[in-house]
Amino acid sequence: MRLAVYSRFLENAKQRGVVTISSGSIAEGTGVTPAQVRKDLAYFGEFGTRGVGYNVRELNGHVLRILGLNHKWPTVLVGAGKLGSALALYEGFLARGFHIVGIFDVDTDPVGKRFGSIEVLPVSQLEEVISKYNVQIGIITVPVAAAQDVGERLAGAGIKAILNFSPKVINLPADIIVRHVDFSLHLEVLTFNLARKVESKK
Amino acid sequence: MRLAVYSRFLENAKQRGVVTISSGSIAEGTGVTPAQVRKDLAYFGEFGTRGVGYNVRELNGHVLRILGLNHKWPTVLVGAGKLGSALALYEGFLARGFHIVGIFDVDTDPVGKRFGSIEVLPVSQLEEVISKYNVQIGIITVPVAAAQDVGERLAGAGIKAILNFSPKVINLPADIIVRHVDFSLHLEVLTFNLARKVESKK
DNA sequence: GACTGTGAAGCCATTCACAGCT
DNA sequence: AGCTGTGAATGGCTTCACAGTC
Repeated sequence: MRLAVYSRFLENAKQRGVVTISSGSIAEGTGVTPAQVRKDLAYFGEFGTRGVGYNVRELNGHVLRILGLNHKWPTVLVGAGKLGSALALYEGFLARGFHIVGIFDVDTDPVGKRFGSIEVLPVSQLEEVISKYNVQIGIITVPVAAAQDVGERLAGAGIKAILNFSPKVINLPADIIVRHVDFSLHLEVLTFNLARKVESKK
Repeated sequence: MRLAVYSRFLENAKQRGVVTISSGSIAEGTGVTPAQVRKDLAYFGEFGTRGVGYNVRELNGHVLRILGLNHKWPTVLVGAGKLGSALALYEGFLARGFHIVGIFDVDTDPVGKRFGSIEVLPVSQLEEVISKYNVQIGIITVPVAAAQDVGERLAGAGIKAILNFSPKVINLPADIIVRHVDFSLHLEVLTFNLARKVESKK
């Protein structure tokens, strides 16, 4: 979603001390057209001043609110393998308001380990933690075989949105928002484009 | 890209012993419409048989070739931190033909460590390895501050496509294909949708 | 003069619906 | 009858261009 990209750019501009910014600058910094930026923003309200531009601080506030980032999001992570632990320590999440309140694993092996300030718990405590912190977001980093089960369990425990890193599409009721991150897929888009390029040179 | 998704599904169907498959089945398994599937495939050639469907094995072969996955892709990875090492050990890459031939780090600390069969090398050897294996793909998992530099260095060494995991957009010449994977961004799409949902219920 | 907000036009991707093959 | 390949229709997103505001 482009709004999230704008927000990143605005955050950066704010830190650089920029007070007012035009749709043109935002466009340049995020790789879209000025008209696009204006349309996107105007859809949610009139945030700018004609002849002047947008107030960076103010606009970012609006965008964050639209993105639902005006408050913290407690999050659980299932799968304390290599990828899971990398994500558990990923500072980017915290910076954008995502607080991992529980890391879980089916395996008893990683249970008890600590990643940052939180400990890996057995999945048996999943429902308890979700309910205690009123968690709505879950991250899945378990092996393919366990992904569907974990997804269902999260849905059953009241999770509303899932970010799935296992290389398997999971099927859940339509009211659960699922996003799928497949690393190989990203690389395949690259090779597809590389292959096309060679092709077009013939 | 949808073709990559189809390929995943076909791979799976092949393993289940399916010989012939219809656009409808592919559509169902990948969450698109049958017409979409046919349009996508027909664009590259006539792979199916009217009245019958597509031969799974044959079609997957075509799709893999279109995706440029009919041969191995040597790949380098820069940044041997938590995420880098998780990716270095990610089996999914190998399964799709991506062979990591070098892991690099600016820091001398992780240099010498082994991830799977390969050793972490100092960045000073980056150009040498890229040239030796004729590498075209690079993966960046370094901290924000170093991302742009590493990108330029990869581009300078002849890399043609980059998968960037640092939460910073990097600017490179237009002929370098860059894809950006930002984990927080994915979560933000989830919160945006969650926020919208609550909104629409009012 | 600079820059936003927005109706209208243009463009591209998706879907429809059917002819054509097996 | 079953299913693909594809022109035509549709719908949605993007760009244009300009009126409105500072």
